[in-house]
Amino acid sequence: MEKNEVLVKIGIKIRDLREAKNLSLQDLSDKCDFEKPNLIRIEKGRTNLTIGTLLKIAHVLNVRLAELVDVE
Amino acid sequence: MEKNEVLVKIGIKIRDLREAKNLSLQDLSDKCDFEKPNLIRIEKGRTNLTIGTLLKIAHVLNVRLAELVDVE
DNA sequence: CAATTGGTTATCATTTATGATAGCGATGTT
DNA sequence: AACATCGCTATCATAAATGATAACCAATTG
Repeated sequence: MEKNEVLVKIGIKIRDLREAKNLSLQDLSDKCDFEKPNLIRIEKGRTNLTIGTLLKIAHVLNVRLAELVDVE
Repeated sequence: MEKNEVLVKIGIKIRDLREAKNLSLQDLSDKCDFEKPNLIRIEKGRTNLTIGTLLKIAHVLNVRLAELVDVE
């Protein structure tokens, strides 16, 4: 699977986990300490995420890093 | 676990997988299409890796992305 | 109607990951 | 002795991730 496909799927997984916890984009981005538009960028798969950013999100969503990237 | 610790552990995992396949830094970096010093930086956990870079390495090492980051 | 909330896009400045080069010490080989 | 290979460091330019702001639409609420 190629990069952009993986990034889009990771984004979808993040959105699904966020919605399962009934968090708005504002809620989650607040807890991650960055702005809402940046989270949208991530959920849409438009950025080549770093481990650091993924970790922030994993912590807030209370899932393991490996789970966030398990999309193949 | 905090970011730097995770990055160091991912680096160790990559090194272990590389050595298990009897690949030199030169071998693996060649197959990943980047230079040896850049791979060393990664194995030492000195860079906040992107998914794109991790994917290149995962492909060459023939492991899943999730396995590379499963260090927690 | 006005104000708020949720999702979205575009854009900008700053930081930093990436990709590459040169060089070093140690070990092994011819 | 000269040469190659391996692991490693420091450093540089460039591309791109990050962090932030302004603005939009739709739906809801006072």
